[in-house]
Formats: sequence, C-alpha cells, structure tokens
Amino acid sequence: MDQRKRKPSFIKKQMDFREPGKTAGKILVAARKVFAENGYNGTHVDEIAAQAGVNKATLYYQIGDKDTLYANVIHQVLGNVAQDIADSVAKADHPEDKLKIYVNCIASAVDENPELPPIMMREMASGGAHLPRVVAEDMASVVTILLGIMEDGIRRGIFVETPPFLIHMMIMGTILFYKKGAPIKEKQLWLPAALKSRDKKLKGDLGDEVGQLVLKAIKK
Amino acid sequence: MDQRKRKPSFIKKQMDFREPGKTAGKILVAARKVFAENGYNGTHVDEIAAQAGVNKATLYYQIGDKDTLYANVIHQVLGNVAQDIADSVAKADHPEDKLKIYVNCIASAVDENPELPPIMMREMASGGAHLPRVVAEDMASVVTILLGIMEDGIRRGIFVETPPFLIHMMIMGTILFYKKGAPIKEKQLWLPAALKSRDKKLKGDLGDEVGQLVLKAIKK
DNA sequence: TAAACAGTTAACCATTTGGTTAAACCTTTT
DNA sequence: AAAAGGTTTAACCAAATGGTTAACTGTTTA
Repeated sequence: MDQRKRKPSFIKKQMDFREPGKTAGKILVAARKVFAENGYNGTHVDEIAAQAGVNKATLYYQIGDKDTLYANVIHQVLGNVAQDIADSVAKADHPEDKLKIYVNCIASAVDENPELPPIMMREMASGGAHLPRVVAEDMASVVTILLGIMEDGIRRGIFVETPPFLIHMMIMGTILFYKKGAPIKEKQLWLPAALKSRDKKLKGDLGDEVGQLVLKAIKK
Repeated sequence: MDQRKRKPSFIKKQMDFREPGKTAGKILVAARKVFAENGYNGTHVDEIAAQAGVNKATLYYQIGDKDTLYANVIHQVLGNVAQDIADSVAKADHPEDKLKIYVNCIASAVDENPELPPIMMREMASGGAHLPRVVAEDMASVVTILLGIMEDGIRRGIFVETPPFLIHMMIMGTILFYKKGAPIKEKQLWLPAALKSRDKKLKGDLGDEVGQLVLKAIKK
C-alpha cells in the first residue's frame, strides 16, 4: 500500500459476497486467492482480473481501486469469524469447555479458509497497515470473548492469572504457524531423517491438540 | 520474487556483514531495515540504495540483484540464531532448564533483532518461497535441538509425549505474534476500555512468560 | 609513471503496473 | 422500437521499477 495516497478504505457498496456467479463475487473470489498467495504488494490487479475472467476496467467499475479491493477481501476473510465464535462459546458453561470451543472455532475457521493464515500473518508483519477499522473491531471482539472466558475461569479458581492477550497470541500464533509451517517442513526433502520420522503427524485435530496444550498451560 | 526468473540464490561472495562502514555493509543494513518494513515485493531497490547512501549501480556492483540481496539479508537475520541456541542449551542439564533456555534464546534473538519477526512471518506466509537452503538448514537444526530436549524429557518421564514441531511452532508463533501484535493492539485507541485496562502488560520478560506456559503445557 | 583494476556514479532503458477513457453491449423502461 | 441506464471491454497512459551502461575517480601494481 502506497504511503502517500492513503485514503480511508471504505467499502464502496454492499456487495454480494455469497454470489460468486455475479461479477463482483467472481472478482472477490479471485482477489482473495491472489492476495493470499502473493500479499498486497505482490498482487497485480491484472492477474486478479484475469483469474476472475473479467476485464480490468470491470474490476475498477465494480469494486474500486486496489486498496478497496483488498479491504473487501480482508473483511470477507477475517471479519466474520467473530460472530461464529461468540455464538459457539455461548453454548457452553464451563470455562474449560468454552476455551476449547474458542480454540476449535479458530482452528476450523482456518481450515475452512486457507487464505486466512497468509493474509493474517502478513497483516501482522506489516503492523496492521492495511487493516480496515471494521476488521480491527472484529478482532478486538474476539479477544474480548477470550477475556471473558479467562476472567470467569480465574474467578472460579480454575485458571491461573495470565495475560489474555498473550494467550490469544499463543492460540493464533500456534495454529497459524503450524498450518503454514508444516507444509514448509515437508517440502524440505533433505531434512535429517530424525526430524521427519520422529515428528509424527498430529494424532487428532489441530484445534483439539492446541486446545489441550493451552488449557494445561493456564489451568491451576 | 518473480516465479519465472527463478535462479538459485547463492551468496555472491563472502561479505563483511559486521562492517557497516564498508559499502556492502551499509547496503545490507539498509536492506534489512527496508525489507523488514515492506516485505520483498514492497521493497524498492532504489529506496535501499537511497537509505544506504549509495548509488543503485553500486548496490548491483557490490551485491547483485534484488533476489541475492534479499537472500543475504534473510541469511543474516535468521541464519545465526541456531548456533547460539545450541551453545546455550548445552550448558544446562535438566530438560526443563534446557527448554526454558531454548525459549529465552529465541525471545532474546527477537529482542535484539526487531527485523526478525516481520521477515519470518512473511516468509512463512509465502510458504518459504524465498528461503535460501542455508537458512532452512539453520531452522531445521533449531527444531532438532528442541527434538533432543523433548525426547530426553519424555524418556526421563518429565514431559508428556507431544509433537515437537507443534511445540516449536507454538513457541515461535507465540513470541512473534505477541511481539508484532501488542503494538497493533496499542494502536487501536478506540479499543473497549475493558480490553485495554484488564490486559495488563506482562509482568516479566516475554521469554520467561512463554517459557513457563509452554513448560506447564508439556510437563507431566 | 603508466597500466591495470577496483569502486562509484549519472543517465538511460525496457517492462510492468495501477488506473482511465470512450466506445460498445446488454437489459429494462417508456 | 427507441431512449435510458447499467455493464463490459480494448486501447491507452503516466509513473514506477528492476536492471544496465559507459564514463569517471581513486588505488594498486609493475
């Protein structure tokens, strides 16, 4: 994102994200993929247009400039996890269960949305440079949920006092790093046999595994 | 990095990294900073040259093209943590101590090297696309150290059996995400007061805190 | 001291890239 | 069916960007 022409990145109009048949939908689907693969700076508007099968001018007509396009993508990818977590967590009572659900929600969001890790990691790497306000708010609301769970757990004497934000970073960091890190590791064919053979695949689900670890870490 | 002109990125010649007075040194210092800030694609060779105070042609004469320059930077930033960890860890006997040292080494490497988190995160986000073989090997050797610690700990009945690679990703993920995430959080002035006030700063050192958490997570 | 060499630079170049324009193409409305 | 409005496109453009060249400066060597 060019530092000079910094404009507030608002969403041009309410778009039909869920209708990939419509032009705008096709563009956003393509954009999400290309942005995830190459990052903001590595992404060329022409490539998005090509992958969406539309003319570049159509893209500009339908959505706007690169910034707006990216804002839409990031909102689409990161924005809608919050509500899901809130709903799922609310269904449980015990802080332990809630925390497990919290972690699992994030893990499955990542599963269903392979574009999430790279986009999120790059967003963090750049200090949240392109984060639209809406998304930042969504993320804050996610951390707030964890805050509630942990406060409850501490009050009930189940958890030790630990900084919630650190725990959130631990959950996110572990899941995202593992998701992207494992394939990189597998790619290194020359890796010492010890590493490859001994480090067996996860038994169960990544969400469960991480949930257990985090729980054990903060339980009294 | 352009997919088409994929050349093996070897280091042109042994350079005086530690002599920032020399031209090559100045260039690498500038490059490290600019690459960390803007990522590979967001970095312009002209800007590096400008920040180094040399002509762009000098940069090409001294080091080579953008790819080579980046390979040098990433090697400089990520490559030399391995030996430090190995040495420090060797000084301890007990697996618990070793693990604490392991985590603390990574944490202080990050402290001393603010460019490490963004570069590493973006590298992971891109699936290790630009990772020179040397660096991949260094990273592998780091994980191997953890593998040793954990196997020892498990054999002695101190640790529960857990995938070492997952734990490594947990350590790295937590530290890097927290390092970059905390400033982003602080930037959001509008954050609900609850979040800002309740989520107090870490009591001690990030390395210690993470070390304790991870240790608790994998201890029997 | 003159030739050889290492290091630096201003100017230049080809290509890429984000973004625009004016005309064409559909639908819908009248 | 013609006017109107929304949608798509080929062609175009200015700026940016990675990389090169040929000349110039200073230092080493013979």
